[in-house]
Amino acid sequence: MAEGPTINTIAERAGVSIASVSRVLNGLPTREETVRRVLRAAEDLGYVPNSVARSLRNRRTDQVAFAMADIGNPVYLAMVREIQPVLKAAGYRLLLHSTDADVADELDVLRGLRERYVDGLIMSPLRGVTEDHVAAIAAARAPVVVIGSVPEGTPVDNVRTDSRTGVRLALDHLHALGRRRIGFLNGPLDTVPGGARAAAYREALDALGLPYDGDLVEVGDFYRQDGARAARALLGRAPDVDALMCANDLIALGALDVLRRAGREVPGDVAVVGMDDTDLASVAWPTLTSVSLGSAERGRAAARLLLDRLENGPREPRVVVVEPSLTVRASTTGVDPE
Amino acid sequence: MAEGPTINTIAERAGVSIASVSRVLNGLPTREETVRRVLRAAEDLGYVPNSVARSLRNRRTDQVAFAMADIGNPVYLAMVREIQPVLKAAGYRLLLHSTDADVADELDVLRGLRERYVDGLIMSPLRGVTEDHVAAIAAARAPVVVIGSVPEGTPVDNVRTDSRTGVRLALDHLHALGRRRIGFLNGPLDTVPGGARAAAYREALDALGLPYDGDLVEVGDFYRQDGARAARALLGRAPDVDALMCANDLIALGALDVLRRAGREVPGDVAVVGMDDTDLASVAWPTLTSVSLGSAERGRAAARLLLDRLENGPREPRVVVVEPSLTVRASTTGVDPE
DNA sequence: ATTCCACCCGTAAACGTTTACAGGGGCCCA
DNA sequence: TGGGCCCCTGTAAACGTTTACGGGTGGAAT
Repeated sequence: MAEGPTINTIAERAGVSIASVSRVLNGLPTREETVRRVLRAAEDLGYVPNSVARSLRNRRTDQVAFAMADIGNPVYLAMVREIQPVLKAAGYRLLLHSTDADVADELDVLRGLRERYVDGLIMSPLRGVTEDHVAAIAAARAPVVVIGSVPEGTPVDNVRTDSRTGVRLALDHLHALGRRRIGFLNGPLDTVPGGARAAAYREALDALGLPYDGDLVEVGDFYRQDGARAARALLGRAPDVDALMCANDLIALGALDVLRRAGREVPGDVAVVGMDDTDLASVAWPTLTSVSLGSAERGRAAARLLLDRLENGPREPRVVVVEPSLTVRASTTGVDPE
Repeated sequence: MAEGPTINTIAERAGVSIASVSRVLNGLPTREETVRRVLRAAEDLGYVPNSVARSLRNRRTDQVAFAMADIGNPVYLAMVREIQPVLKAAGYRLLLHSTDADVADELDVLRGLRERYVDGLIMSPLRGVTEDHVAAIAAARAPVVVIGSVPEGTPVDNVRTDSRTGVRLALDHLHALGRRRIGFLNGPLDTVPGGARAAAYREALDALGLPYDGDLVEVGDFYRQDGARAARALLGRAPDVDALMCANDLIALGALDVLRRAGREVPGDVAVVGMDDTDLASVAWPTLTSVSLGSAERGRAAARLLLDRLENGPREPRVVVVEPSLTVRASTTGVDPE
């Protein structure tokens, strides 16, 4: 692999200094004749500036990273899909980190910021922002935006949703449909979504005047087979359940599988509600009523916050809250929206 | 933002030269005492090496890019999911480019290689490798792996599948089930998959002794609503169709929607086969028989080829062919595999 | 006591840019 | 003709590393 041309090569060929070359290439005022000579030489040589050298000098890489738990999860996918074009339009490249929901990995990513290979980071820590996170963010010297909740007062841009309201919307909907034995298939309690949704479920029951029944609650991981497992367990323990609230769409899909095999009609016997309103919800059968937590919107908001910090420098941390909404489909009403 | 410590800071504090600092940090043989002093100072200062400076000096960035048409497509998602861990394990970061199936954008990415912000590239050009691509790859001076077919003799590592055989598998299956009026919902003909699958369809019909009937073929884009549109058109023109071969799973999902609304039983009246065997296939209802083109495997193979080139230097271009297989589900047999 | 070698370590150059600073040339005006 | 100013351009330093090269020190061998 022969070496490519540098500004030195151009300077030689054009018979000018490297300073002039740089000036021309950056559009700084220069004599017409010099401009022509330099551009000509650059063209002839097929010159492309070395981005690493430029980064070193300019102290910016024009790269931004997004760290998520798992690219396989459609929620993160929706975020990436929104983040990418926003950053691209602003001239940034996107780096992807999949942390496998591993806290140590997340911290590695944060510490990695100090290597300065990116100008900023968007991250979505599944198990919450610990003191270690906060310390690492402070030490990072690069803007960070967190998607998900952060402890009160943490000095970091933050995009969150209100899953409490989200669960509430779902339970109100089920209650209005006459359901009274509403089960809950949750994810791990030590994750932020899991914890929040557990609390929200109890609250919503309270508000509706329904009793809390431990038999109606099952905890597993956030994947489809976990949902299936949880649904089986719950059905065995509480056969009279008439609705299932699921902590995400994947869990709901697993539950649908189990209900189908068990010969329970959906929504006739058991209504099912998912959460995140991913693409899968409209593919499932029956199509899945799901609480939308605005993943796409959260992604876009995060990207915007980060860009703002990158372009306008430090400022007070900001919080953006995205309101949840309920997308009603056949798994609760039996009717598919057009 | 105060400046972080550099090897100069450490050298000063430890009372040694920057050369010694570098040697210690890179584990080159050094006197015990010096090692201790340097490590102590580095620790105290919370030193982290600047990756940009290191890249400039070492002429490598430890970054690799993956350029795909659209992150929204589950096929690419499956690839990313495989590529990421392989690269990560080898110490590379992953950059993502979504080119929106835009050839100009793809060429930009290739040309971008000359800026040297990555050490290598995996790309999956939707509309095929043109002469411009070949030229850009040659000029790139960085290893490139192409997923998808390339013109004979193009000097580039290449991972492909045999969609011809894939289509053949599907049509054989449908034929064995007694279907004789097999429609085809294809993607754009100017894309590589679209073109290849069109040819494969005719070939497979020939092999089965079935006549080719233009009324049974519809072309649209690769998304769900395109599949729906195409299915509607085809059903209108050829109501006696008894099977639908779809050029990918998204198209198949659209077709399923239309069939359901039209009151056609699947597979009773019309059997449906998708292609790519994405996660969606097992979520759909009825679950979708689909030709697996080994997306995950292709991703992994591409990552391995690239790593090999990165670590062992230039060599003859290699081609890896991934064999397709058929995953049979309810949309053709009416029976769900366990 | 001299020579040689081994071992450490420091100096300086290099990677490819950008940019502060100053020098040189031309022009205008006095 | 000389002074001042402006415009253009070149020199050199800086960004933070890695590494070739050579110098210095100390001990062993002669």
